Amino acid sequence: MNEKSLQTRLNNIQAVLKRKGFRLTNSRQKIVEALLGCGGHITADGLLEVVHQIDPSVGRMTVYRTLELLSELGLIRPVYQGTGAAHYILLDGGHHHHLICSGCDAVFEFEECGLQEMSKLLAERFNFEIEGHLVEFYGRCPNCQ
Amino acid sequence: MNEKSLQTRLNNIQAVLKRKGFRLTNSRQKIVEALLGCGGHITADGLLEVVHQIDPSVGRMTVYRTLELLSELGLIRPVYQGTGAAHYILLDGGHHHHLICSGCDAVFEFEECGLQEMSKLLAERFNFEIEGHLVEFYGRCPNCQ
DNA sequence: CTCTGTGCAAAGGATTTGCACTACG
DNA sequence: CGTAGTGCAAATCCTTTGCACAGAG
Repeated sequence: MNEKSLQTRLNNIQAVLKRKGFRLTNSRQKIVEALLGCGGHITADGLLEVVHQIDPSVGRMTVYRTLELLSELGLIRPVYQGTGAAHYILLDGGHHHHLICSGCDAVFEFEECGLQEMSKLLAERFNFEIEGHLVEFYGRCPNCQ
Repeated sequence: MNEKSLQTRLNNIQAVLKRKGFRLTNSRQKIVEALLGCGGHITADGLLEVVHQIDPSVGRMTVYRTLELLSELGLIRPVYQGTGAAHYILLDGGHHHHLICSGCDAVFEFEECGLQEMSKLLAERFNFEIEGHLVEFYGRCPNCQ
């Protein structure tokens, strides 16, 4: 996860937008950039703040709409994390993995790669065109046990 | 998933509540009963309606609070499904698996059992006490491709 | 030039507090 | 009996529309 790969991911997301016939506006670029820059764990409102640091002219609902658009394209996913507002997580690599503490809502990320077979299996069984997956483990962290 | 196992699960959830020092009130029993009865895929408001069919004296916020309590105990989990209100899913068996269409938001459930090892692995690596997990695959169903 | 996307403000829901009352243990 | 839990209503917060304008293709 260095500058280079961020740039690659940015280009990739923009390519998906273009391919599906959506316009590459300044606001969308800034929003995606901010989302990638903050690691992809953020609420809509939080993302708005980050975007404003880059470009204050982007409005709140453009952020909401862009997030919705990216969700439909399977690039991000809204999840509940703790209480309150929805958190969005990046799914552009095809998958994402969380370890969440049910006591303090801390989130740890990890890599794993045991689900590619499962993905194929499900694609066949349900005749689905699988875009990605999200895995979340719940438990109590050392401090909360 | 027959009557017997529903009863078992009900008892299990009540046992968890008791063990953690929470009271087994009439409202909570009715709410858990309704949640199990409807299969465990429902919004807070939807659940309220089901509960009211059993016992109209249960209030809306008791449902909200009970759902929050069950979430903290790791027995259920709120997820986004389509847009709008949060959906709660049962996690009392320790795990839950979804296949979601990003086009029409249809949800398919499936069983799998390849993550028990992963669970142990993570427990050791992060020193976590793992309670359960949720797996969601995203893609497009046959109708939406 | 045309049509998609944007931004503002105001509406629309969902979820959460404050407080007196009920009932579990 | 004491305290956790409940219920109502009002408040709060997140998110979504309606509509005129601006910018991408």
